[in-house]
Amino acid sequence: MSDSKPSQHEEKKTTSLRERKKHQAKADIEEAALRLFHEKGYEQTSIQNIADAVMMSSRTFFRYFASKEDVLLGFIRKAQRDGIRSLNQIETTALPHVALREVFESLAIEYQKQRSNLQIRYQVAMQTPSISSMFLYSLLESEPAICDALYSRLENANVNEIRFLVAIYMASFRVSVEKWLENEKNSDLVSLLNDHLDYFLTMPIGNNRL
Amino acid sequence: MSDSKPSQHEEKKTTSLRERKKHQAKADIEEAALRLFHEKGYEQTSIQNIADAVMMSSRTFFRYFASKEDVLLGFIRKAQRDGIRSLNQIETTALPHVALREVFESLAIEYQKQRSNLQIRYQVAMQTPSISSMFLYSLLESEPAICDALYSRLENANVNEIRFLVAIYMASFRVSVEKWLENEKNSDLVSLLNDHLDYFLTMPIGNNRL
DNA sequence: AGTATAATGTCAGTGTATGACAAAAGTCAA
DNA sequence: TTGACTTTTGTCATACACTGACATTATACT
Repeated sequence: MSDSKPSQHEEKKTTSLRERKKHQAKADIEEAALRLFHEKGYEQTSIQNIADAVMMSSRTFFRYFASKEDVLLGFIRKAQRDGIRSLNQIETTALPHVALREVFESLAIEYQKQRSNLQIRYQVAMQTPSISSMFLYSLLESEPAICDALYSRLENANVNEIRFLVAIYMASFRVSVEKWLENEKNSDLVSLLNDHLDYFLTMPIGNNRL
Repeated sequence: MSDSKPSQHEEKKTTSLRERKKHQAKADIEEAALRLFHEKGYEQTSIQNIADAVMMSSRTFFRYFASKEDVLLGFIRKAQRDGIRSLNQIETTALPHVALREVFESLAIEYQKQRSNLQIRYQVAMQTPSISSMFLYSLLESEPAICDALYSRLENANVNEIRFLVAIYMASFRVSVEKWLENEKNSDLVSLLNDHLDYFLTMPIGNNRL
């Protein structure tokens, strides 16, 4: 505003001023929103509150995020999508169990990178039923995509078997993530997941019942 | 209104007129809502549309249902709750696998009773992302309750083990329900579930990998 | 019948979300 | 720097989901 002169040199780099501002605005919204959600609770925080905090109109909020929920969970969906990319690197000759182990391990690694970020979102989500459903959904919504990808890549794969196995692995992953986020001590999601999968794969089952 | 005279005899039976009217109103709302959801889609149907269809004010709608979503999924939550009641009949000496098998079998039986009703709700839910998340949640939200009940009833139970097992069984149940509702042919959820569980319990795993 | 009680309608208000259009800011070339 | 062009933002209007408050109507009870 009252600056002497705008210097039109230095960083032109890769992104334009416009791009940088957009990126910053989105980051600002997300930061303010998470802070407010954490302080006052998700439902107690209105879009207007968030917009006020970053000094923009509430209409502009919706130009950066599709919904209030998107601010909280869009990040998780992205992590989920990124993690699933590893599917394309799986050999078509791999066994379903090997492929699934790889998929969910890379997903776990992706999650691991964002622990604190995920944790605060998880905490907020768990305090609001309508949001915990969306959190759950953000984990499970990629299940069909994983099934499709596995089915198209693996030779001699059975659709129903794949679908069932993916659901089982997904459940293991979900419980691992929940435990991991609930307890500060559990810093290593990957080994937590592997423990679960190992346990699941070596369970002495089918004998001690019926 | 223009009736000659209200007869104050005949059916006094068990419920009062007031109770019967309330029950009828709720049933009317639910029926109209499901019909409209099916015809126009969930999001394309407003509360006002539903209220108009049963000739009441939209305010009254909310005296029977907590939300629009409640009309669609309250039924499922109820079935879920009813099915879980069987938990209390489990002996404290039962093995977790036996107990879980029983719990989910009785849940399946409860679902089975309401196939067509569940099917239309499932179809509507699947057409709307925000609602499919709630559908998913209505299945999974009872997971903690099952864990708690099992843990308190079974001797020598390990919390983490229970939690993990319940999640696995829940995933099997979910996939069974989905397959059951997707295909008209699959009329028997109980055997579908048992097939899945048997498959899961006898899987040749842990050997053919790593 | 008349009074108490419960259900319903009306009205006003909050919050989420979206379309339309005007105002402001960034971009680029002369 | 100016001026034209594009993108972003603000403002306004609107729709829908939901809630509280209060008046109105219908059932219940004696």
